[in-house]
Amino acid sequence: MTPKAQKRKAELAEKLMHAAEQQIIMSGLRSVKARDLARQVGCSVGAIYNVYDDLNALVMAVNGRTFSQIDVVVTASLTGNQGRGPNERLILMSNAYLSFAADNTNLWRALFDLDMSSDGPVPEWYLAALAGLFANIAKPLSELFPDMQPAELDLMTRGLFSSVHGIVLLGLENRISGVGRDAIETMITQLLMQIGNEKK
Amino acid sequence: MTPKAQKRKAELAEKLMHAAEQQIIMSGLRSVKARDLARQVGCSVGAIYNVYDDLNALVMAVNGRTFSQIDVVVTASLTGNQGRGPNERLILMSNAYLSFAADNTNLWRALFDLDMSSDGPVPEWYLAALAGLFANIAKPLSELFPDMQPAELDLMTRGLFSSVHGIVLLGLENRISGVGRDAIETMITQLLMQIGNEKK
DNA sequence: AGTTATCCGTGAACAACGTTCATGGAGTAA
DNA sequence: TTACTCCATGAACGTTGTTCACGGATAACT
Repeated sequence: MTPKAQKRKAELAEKLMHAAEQQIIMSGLRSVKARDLARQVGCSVGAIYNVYDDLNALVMAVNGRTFSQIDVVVTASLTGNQGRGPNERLILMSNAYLSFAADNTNLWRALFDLDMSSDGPVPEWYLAALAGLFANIAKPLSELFPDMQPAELDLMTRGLFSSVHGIVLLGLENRISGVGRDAIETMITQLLMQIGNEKK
Repeated sequence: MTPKAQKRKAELAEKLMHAAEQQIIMSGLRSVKARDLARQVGCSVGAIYNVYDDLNALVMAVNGRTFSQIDVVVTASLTGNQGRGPNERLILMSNAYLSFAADNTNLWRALFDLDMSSDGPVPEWYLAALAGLFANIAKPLSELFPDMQPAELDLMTRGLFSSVHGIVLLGLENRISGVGRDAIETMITQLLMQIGNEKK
């Protein structure tokens, strides 16, 4: 493949991803249609499949960007706050996660709503981004539980992330909870303030 | 409508729901197709829409049954264990929830994968079943926090359920965690054992 | 019992979807 | 300039959920 063709292909991939991202933001994952994308970026329907295997792969690319954004905002929530206690830092990160999910609900939902049954192995960037996120959580936890084994600490990291994720997930799902954003923050704070307390 | 017609309609609704349930169990929510259901229950495609508004409504009926089953197994996990401590009871209920989700993954997933954007108001049985589930959780919590205001207690109930749900959700999602079932139980236990501990 | 009216099961039809493929034109190499 | 390669094209295919005119079956009434 000539460099010229490579460039065109990359540009089309970029335009398609951007169009898909805007579409997800505006109307959700399910509203992403091949013909609409082709019309918006000015290419034919078939051209999409020369760049991406299928629409799932395209959404996966969008999800990659979203994951990076989450990593940015979660990491940013700690800047200037490294002196604070571990519980407080966990709360700061969780609230950053909540803020992103609340402000970019459709984008954030697409991360988990994407069909994963037909896909092959998990992309490496997916696991890498997740590992980075987990590392942020593991650090305050290791201060709270200095004697904990690495394996056990890793499990608690996953568990805590899953817990916060669950609170955000069901909290934003007005079908189930219908609580406001303040309430979601309260739930997260209530939970995280308990972590690491010793038995009296 | 004559009673005869009512009976036929109810029987068809039942057969359709059973067929949809089996289909979800075997191949997941997305594999439920109108023509397949019609063939399985021996009716025409159009007949489905005389009984249910659309396929979403049919799946909602299945979800109602699923919710009842969850309520049964969670409640059953407490029988004979009312003498145990509140933390232990929370763990028992959570493990019952985990067991159901692990043994009926497709059925359990359908509860949350169903599109909720197009649906109207939440069915009353949905809220009722959820309230029953929450009441089970609130009782041990009220023992752990006897001085807590009802509103705050309700929030903590939702938060804890959401946390356990999140752990089960991501724990069963091999794409993200890929941990085994023992690890999920450990995460739940780790989390719930911390609830209610006083600062030393 | 016979006649009329109402209902509802039927399956072809419709619109929209993701994905594919023969074709032809644009771009590249000789 | 010529010949060859590649890929953008959009019509076409197979499925999907949902609808609707039709006609037979059932109910209501005399």
